Amino acid sequence: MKPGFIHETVVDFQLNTMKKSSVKFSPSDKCPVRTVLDRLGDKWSVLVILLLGAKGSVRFNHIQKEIGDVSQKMLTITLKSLEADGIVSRHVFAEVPIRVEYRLTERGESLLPHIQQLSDWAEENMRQILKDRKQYVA
Amino acid sequence: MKPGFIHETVVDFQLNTMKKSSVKFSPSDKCPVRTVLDRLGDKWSVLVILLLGAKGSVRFNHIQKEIGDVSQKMLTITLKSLEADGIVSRHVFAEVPIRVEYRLTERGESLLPHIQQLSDWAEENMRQILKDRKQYVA
DNA sequence: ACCTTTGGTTACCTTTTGAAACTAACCAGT
DNA sequence: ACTGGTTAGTTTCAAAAGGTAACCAAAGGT
Repeated sequence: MKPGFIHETVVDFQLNTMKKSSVKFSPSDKCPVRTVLDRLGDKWSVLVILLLGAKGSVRFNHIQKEIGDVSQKMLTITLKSLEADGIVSRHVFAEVPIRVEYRLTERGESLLPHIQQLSDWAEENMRQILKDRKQYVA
Repeated sequence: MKPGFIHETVVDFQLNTMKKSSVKFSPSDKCPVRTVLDRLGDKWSVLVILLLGAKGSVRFNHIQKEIGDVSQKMLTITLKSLEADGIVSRHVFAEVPIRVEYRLTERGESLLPHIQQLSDWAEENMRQILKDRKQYVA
């Protein structure tokens, strides 16, 4: 591991009132891993990428229903952040009612298999992990 | 994607006062992906796994210095949670001063390559992502 | 008796996330 | 014109996660 590979002070410009950009940014490009992994480390990005990867082009409300317990606010922020990173693209259809579809970009598609592997690993190991959690009463 | 693959209500038993277990649990084993991915979705788990994967057996304080901006409290919680999931193991040496080393379990080792791939992807794509972020002024 | 070290824990506070109500824009029925 | 329904958000305020800094326990040195 390179020196300074992980070390970095993260400053997050997230705006609590969603007034301006409402997009999550951790500046300082000193740590390649963390700059990007922080984004995946939020609660919803991975799920959104998996969903778009599985379903192709999906509408806002459909994403929300599919994930089930993401708030509109967090879904908005997550999608905008992923859009800012060039991982998903946003397509507005001037219909009525308005329709907005999201899909993975090429970059998003290149990320997808790695996330799917993680998801597969989780599925393979979850049963035993849940057992271990119950036993762990340290 | 299976029905109910993602949908789930997450209830988190994390204790804010660290009184009892201080370990993060999201029960309800209905969603395999999320049960496990939620753990990786916290701020520090991925970094700890990468570090232990790179360095083998590492002491508490050494992990903290290497990551740089994780607080003792969060590192404790992160390590306990990973231990509860059987991803890292804890080894206490009754020396003086006390020495506690952490390393990946077999399960942790099986998870490592997937996280490393993610990390590699991040490194390959970060330069362009950072550019895109700057341009994104929606 | 006092100081040092490691590996924590605790109380307190700030930032991030969640829940739910509200808005904008447009249409359909009455 | 008025009511209600749709989608895709925003806003407000409370809850949860995370950060800061002080404290503890155990042993060893001086």
